[in-house]
Amino acid sequence: MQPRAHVTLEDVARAADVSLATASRALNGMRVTPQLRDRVLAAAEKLAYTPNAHARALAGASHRTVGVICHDVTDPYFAAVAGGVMRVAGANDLLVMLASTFRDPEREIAYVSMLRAERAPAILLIGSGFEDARWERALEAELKPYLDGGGRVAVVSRHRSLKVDSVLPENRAGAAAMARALLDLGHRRFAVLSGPRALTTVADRLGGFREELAKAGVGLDPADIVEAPFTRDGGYGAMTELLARGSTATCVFALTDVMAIGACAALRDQGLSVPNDISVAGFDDIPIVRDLTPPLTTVALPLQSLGEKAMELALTENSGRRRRLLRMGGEVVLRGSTAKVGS
Amino acid sequence: MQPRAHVTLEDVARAADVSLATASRALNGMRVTPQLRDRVLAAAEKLAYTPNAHARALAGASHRTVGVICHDVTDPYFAAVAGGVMRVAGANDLLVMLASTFRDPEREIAYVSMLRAERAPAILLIGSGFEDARWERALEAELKPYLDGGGRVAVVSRHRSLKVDSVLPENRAGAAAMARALLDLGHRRFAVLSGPRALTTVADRLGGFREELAKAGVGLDPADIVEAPFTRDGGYGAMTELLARGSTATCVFALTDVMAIGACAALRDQGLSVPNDISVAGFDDIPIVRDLTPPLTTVALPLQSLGEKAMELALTENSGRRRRLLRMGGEVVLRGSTAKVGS
DNA sequence: CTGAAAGCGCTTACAG
DNA sequence: CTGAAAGCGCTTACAG
Repeated sequence: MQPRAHVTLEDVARAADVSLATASRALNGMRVTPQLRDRVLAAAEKLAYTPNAHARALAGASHRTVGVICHDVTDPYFAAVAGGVMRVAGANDLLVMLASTFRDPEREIAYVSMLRAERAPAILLIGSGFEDARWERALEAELKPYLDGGGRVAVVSRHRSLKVDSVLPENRAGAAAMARALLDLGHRRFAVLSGPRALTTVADRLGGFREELAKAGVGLDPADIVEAPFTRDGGYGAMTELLARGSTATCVFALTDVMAIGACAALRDQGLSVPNDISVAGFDDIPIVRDLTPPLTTVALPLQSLGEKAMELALTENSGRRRRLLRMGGEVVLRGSTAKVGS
Repeated sequence: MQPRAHVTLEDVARAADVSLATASRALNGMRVTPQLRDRVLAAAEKLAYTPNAHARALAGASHRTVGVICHDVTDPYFAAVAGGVMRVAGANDLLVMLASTFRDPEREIAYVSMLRAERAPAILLIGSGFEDARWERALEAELKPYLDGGGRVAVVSRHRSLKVDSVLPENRAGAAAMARALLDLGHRRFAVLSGPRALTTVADRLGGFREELAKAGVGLDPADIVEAPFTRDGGYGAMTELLARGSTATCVFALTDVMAIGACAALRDQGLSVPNDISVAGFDDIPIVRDLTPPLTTVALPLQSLGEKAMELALTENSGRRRRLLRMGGEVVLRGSTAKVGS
């Protein structure tokens, strides 16, 4: 049996013995004599008719599919933010096209281009921008015509030069608060497990942390900063490297919880105890860290809200000319992975 | 500044001083005199032209956006499977529309309908079906015309009556293998933290486990089976309930790792030690369970492959008439959360 | 309220 | 190889 062609509005109109226009109106809930309306609805039902979204979009009806681009759905941080996005999207009867760039900048540009072709009414960029001028220009070149065409864009996390509505986790302040909290515990010698320097998030968190330490007269030895991918395995490798370097830090600050989880695994594998031998702190407060042993000290970000707010920004008309910035604070949560020095 | 209309192929053709047809061909890599081709490409570049995907789809070109419906992106199980789907999709230049039903059957149907309207060339259903005749009929009513129209459908996990290509984790055999492994450790009194009975996955895992125990002459007291949502908090609540009932089980089998994580948290909060006071086992082997303390004994499923295979099934022509079934085995991995009885 | 018709932006036979 | 034209399946002024 060869696949039949799709049932079209015309089939429905014919079956109901009305014009195309009337069928369209009846299906879209516009004013139509009840009798005709019933005939149309019955015919549509019987034929299992589904309107062709492309024809609809082409003909000018608004398209209900928004685009979301994140680095990696598999990462609990992005999963949580995406969850927030989808909650709001679902509540607004919107379908979400979710793309994973797997942290490839080229692919990010390609996805924006595809979403633009899809005429998505909104595009959300979830995740830190890259501090790379070439990439920024290419991204802007895609986004500019999209915005000019009436597209809406919102981002979560800082993008240096993008003039779009943004939800900004307070990375800098959060990292500074964490520095203070750790200093209060008596630590004076720190190590940092960092992600790729090109990410704005890395610059902000590392900068905020370092600066606050400096205020207390505590320096950060370059040898105590290890750069690795923003993944569990990246954290594992970085921690292993740090130990190999013979670091004397009493406390390790991982720039994300996911890296902290890897770091803890590495310490365990080396027979070291957290927090007795060394304290570990993370950033984000992804759901799982509460259930680790010991539970992780971290900077808690309202992850789901980040996504919800971004979707709301994109959905809501920006009356003013200027971009809207929504700062979302983080809060230090001290848990079992960090201990007082000397206790 | 009012949003200008989108740049269209016609604009490009005019700028390049060629016909619409030639512009279209040049952009699509069909044979065109190099000179004309260059003019078209240059014009497109200058105007930041992006083809309208809707017009393209309407005009008959194939649409490169596939649909994926899962229960909850936020759940590490689905995140891992979705990751596999996206990897294959990305490699094939496909965009993924990912929808989260948040476990609402109604919403699942609604999403299939939307994806059908989008004329997605393929729809993937990730996650267990519901054993609910009304729901099954409604889903089939959506899927049938889609399939007849040439749509491709693949599912991960068992759907009772859906005649579509399927990737089937061997839930039954995996649970049976787990039962054997736990019996081998000397356990004779078990409890099960179960998800909603209406899910086929629950029926299979619980059935396989119970049956294997029965072969060894070990029964499962109904009071030792607690049903709760398939979430971390569901597992926490179920474990708490089990303790309140005064269960004497020496080993708890949670039907998913996510529930097992909640169970471990509940035990910890009650001051009980895993595995000294009680053993805990899960199912799925989501990435995080390796990093728990103690690491979780579980049935390891190749989560990413599940997604990859499903996407591949949907992408690859089904030459035969019949549905293809791809069974993917699970393997018991004994870790620290289970102990020998009496040791 | 209803219908005939134009138009959305492409692709693709069909001629040339 | 190139171009004029039809057609994809809708929506929406425009008449009536």
